[in-house]
Amino acid sequence: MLHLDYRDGRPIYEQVADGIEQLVAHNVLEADSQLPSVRQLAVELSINPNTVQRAYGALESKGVIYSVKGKGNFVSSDSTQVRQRRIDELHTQLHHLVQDARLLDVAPATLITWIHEEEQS
Amino acid sequence: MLHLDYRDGRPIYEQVADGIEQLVAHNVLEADSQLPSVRQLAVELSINPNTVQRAYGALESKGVIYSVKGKGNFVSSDSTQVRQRRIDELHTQLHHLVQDARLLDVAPATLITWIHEEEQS
Amino acid sequence: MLHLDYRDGRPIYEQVADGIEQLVAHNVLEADSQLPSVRQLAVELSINPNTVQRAYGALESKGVIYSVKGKGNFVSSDSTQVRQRRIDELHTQLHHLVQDARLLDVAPATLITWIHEEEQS
Amino acid sequence: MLHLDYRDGRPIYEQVADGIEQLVAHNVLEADSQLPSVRQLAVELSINPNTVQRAYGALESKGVIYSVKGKGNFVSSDSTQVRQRRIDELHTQLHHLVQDARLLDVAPATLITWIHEEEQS
DNA sequence: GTGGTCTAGACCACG
DNA sequence: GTGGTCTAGACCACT
Repeated sequence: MLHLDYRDGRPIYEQVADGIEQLVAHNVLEADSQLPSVRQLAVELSINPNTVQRAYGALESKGVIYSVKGKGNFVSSDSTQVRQRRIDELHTQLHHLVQDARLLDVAPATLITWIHEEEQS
Repeated sequence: MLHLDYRDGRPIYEQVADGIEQLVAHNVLEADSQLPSVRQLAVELSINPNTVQRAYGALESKGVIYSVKGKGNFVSSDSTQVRQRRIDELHTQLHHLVQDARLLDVAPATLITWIHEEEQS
Repeated sequence: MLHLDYRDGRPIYEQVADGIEQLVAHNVLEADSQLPSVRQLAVELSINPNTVQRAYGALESKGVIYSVKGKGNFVSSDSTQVRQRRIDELHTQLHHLVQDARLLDVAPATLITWIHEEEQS
Repeated sequence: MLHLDYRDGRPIYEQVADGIEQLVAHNVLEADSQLPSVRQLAVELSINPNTVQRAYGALESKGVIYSVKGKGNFVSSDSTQVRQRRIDELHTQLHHLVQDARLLDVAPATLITWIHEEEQS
């Protein structure tokens, strides 16, 4: 389900949160569907329940999921908003990438060529 | 010369190393030219010499610069290679970005549109 | 009759209790009238009878309702008192709000303006 | 400096975070000034460093403060934004209060009267 | 059973 | 010294 990489510098809880957010953004996890319990996911991933809790907490404060005490964690209903936010992030990343390219004297046209190559492969 | 941003989450030594690498990639610092001494740069940037040393160390292990004991640190001769490596990184980043976009049902054409918008602004 | 929101962070039993207290305060439920049985309300709201029981218990200790063993739960006779208590709470809340506004250099006049805006919308 | 209430249902880390946010909003803590270290504040308040860390983390993700590894935590520069957000919260609270009042047949005019009474006292 | 908070103690990265 | 992450284990509130 989720892939953890301990060599990756990013903290575990962030990898968990990002992984789940992706699943939500791509509608693999549908709105209002229940997520695995904190303890269960902790066992599955062989990590501490506290770490899962932290990931869930981060997602909740981001509005990606909501939690009900005594019942569990659920996917937030307006996943559209989540998708939009991720698209905005994409836009920002591309912005930085174009800036970096400029500094290296790589024309935007070159970047576009690369994208076309992606499409063919 | 170099711009440090303490609010940016990135560690100082990384900002220093990246800044120097950019200067090398753009040939602002020419091959075999001498870099400022660890202590001098530390004073200029008002940071700890340890931090500068660490940045230089990172650059050396990356092949961007080389150090001569008792003399100082110098820009590696094949700076074209440095530039090429950074361009490759750019290519890889763009690759991941296009993949992420696909997963979000954002067509490559949309990305190209965004790039065009960059050019105009 | 009662509206439950699972996404709302507040516990279910509290939402149930508050909902009933509001109905009492607005005289929708008259004094000494009988409330639905624990089991019946649980079925209606599709929640656990324990949760309803807890809500009723909270209301009883607050004096909003009283329970007769073997007969059921009933609205407390002096519902005016309930309403008055809720109005007092409102007064207290407004007091704190004005205090907080002062600390933020927001004049009471501004608050009054906001209230007028409410009336128009 | 900060007041903790263990009887209050709110979690400790939230009380700490809110307290600091208030100090920032009221300019008691100026922009870019350094906050007490995690360990130091933990000792002062007689709580676990982890709890302080959590409070600081929440404030950082809210943009109230920023942290520099190995240096400390600092007040975010644009405290204007923090103040504005708190004012927005105030507005929302007042909105809910007016709604609740309406349900209790308490006219907005009454609320305004209460505010005037505040001013005189 | 569920989520949520807190403590204690350890380890790492940064300066 | 600083912040940041993770584990282990306990306790509470809710269903």
